[in-house]
Amino acid sequence: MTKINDISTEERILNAAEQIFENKGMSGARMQEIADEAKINKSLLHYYYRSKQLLFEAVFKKAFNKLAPQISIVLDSDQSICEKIENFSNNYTSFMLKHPYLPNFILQELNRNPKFVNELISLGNFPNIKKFEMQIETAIAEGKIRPIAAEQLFINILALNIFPFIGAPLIKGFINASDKEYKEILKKRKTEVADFIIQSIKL
Amino acid sequence: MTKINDISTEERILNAAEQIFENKGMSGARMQEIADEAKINKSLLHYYYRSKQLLFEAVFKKAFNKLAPQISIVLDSDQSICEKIENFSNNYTSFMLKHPYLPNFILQELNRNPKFVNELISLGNFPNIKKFEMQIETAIAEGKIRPIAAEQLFINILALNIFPFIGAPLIKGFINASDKEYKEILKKRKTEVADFIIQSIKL
DNA sequence: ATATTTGTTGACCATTTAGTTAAACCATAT
DNA sequence: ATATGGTTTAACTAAATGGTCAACAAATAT
Repeated sequence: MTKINDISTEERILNAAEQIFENKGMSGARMQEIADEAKINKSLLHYYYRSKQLLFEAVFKKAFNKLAPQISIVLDSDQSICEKIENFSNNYTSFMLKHPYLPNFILQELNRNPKFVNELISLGNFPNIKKFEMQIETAIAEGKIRPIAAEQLFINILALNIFPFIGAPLIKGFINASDKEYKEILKKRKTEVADFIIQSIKL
Repeated sequence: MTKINDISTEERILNAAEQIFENKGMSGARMQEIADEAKINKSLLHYYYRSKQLLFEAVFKKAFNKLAPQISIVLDSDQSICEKIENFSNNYTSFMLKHPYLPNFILQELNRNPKFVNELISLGNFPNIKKFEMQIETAIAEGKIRPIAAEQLFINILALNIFPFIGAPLIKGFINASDKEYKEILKKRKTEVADFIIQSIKL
C-alpha cells in the first residue's frame, strides 16, 4: 500500500494538474502535458482520477476552497467594517501574490460554465452576503458610514482586490511596468486599497 | 465577385467567430461550430481566413479595438479628472452591458499569451498612462485631490468598472442575484462607481 | 515462499479536429 | 453561348487526443 507513496503520486498528479489547468484552462490543457509535468505515465491519471473532467473538478474545487475562506472574512466574520476591509485587502493580496493564476482560472471557468456556481452553492462552503448586508445597513442607520448598497460596496471590495491580478497583462501594458515593478505596485495595494475604500465610505 | 455578397459572407464568418471565440476562448472553440453558426461550409473559413489562428487574431483585434478607445477616455483625452471618471464609468458600463463577454475574452487570452500585449503595443493604438500621470500630479500639487499614485488610481478605475463583468457568475452567487437583478445592479454602477471614486480622492 | 492486492507502464483504439483538395457553382465580361 | 475567375461544397487526410487494456512490478497479507 505504501500510503506515503500513494499520497505522493496522487498529489504529484494534482499539483501538476493545477499547474497546467490554471495556466491553460480546461479546454487548453492536455492530459499528456499533465502526465509529463507529474513525470508519470498518462494512464496513471486515469487510474487516480477517472477522466479529464473529474481531474479538472478536483483542481477547481481545491482552487475554490482557497478563495472562499478569504471572501468569508468580508461576508461572515464578526470584525468591524474597517477591519474587514483592511484584513481582506491585506490577506487576499498577500495570498494571491503567491498564486497569481488562481483568480483568473476560477473566473474563467465559471464564465465558461456558470451552472458550476450552483453546484458549489449546493455543496455548501459558499459565502453569502446576508450578514454583511445587515452590518452595512446598521452602520448607515447609526451614521457611521455614508449610505451605500451592501452589494455595491461588496462588489467594489472584490473588484479592487481581485482585478489587478486578472488584468495584469493589460495593466502592465498601459502603465509600462515590468513584472518586478508591477509586483511592487501590487504589494503597495495591500494597504492602499483599504485606504481608498474607507476614504470613500467614511463621513 | 458579387462584392455585396463577399462582404456578407466574410462578415458572417467574423460575427460567428466572435460569438464562439468570446464564449469558449481560442482553445475551446471549434472551427466546425463557427461554420455552423455562420451557416456555411467549414472550408469557407479557411478560404477567407487561412487558419484558426488567423481567424482568432482577427476576432481578438476587433475586440481589442472596441476596448482601447474607452481606455483612451481616461488616459488621453483633455477632460478634467472628474469628467473622465464619470464619462468612463458611464460609457464603459453602457457598452459592456451590450457585450458582456468581451472583457472576459480579452483578459483571458492575454493571460494565456502575455506576449500578445507587445504585439498590440507595436501595432500602435495602445493607450499609455503618461499624460494621465501628469494630470494627476498637477492636480495633487494644486491641492485639488488627495495624494494618490496615478497607476493606483488608474487600476482602481479599471477594476471598479471591468471586474463586475468578469466576476459576474461569482458575484451573482454571493449576493443571490438573478440575471435580471444583477443587470440592474450593473446599471446603477454607471453613476455609483464614479461617485465612489470621486468621494475617495476629493479633499 | 507465495498469493493477492495495488501501482505503473506501453501499446493500442476511437473520435475529434484543423486543414486540404478537387470538383461544382455562379456571376459577369467577352 | 461560353470562357473566366471568384465562391462554395463534399469528401478526404493526418495528427492529436481522451481513454482503455493487458501485462508487468512492487508491496502486503497469508
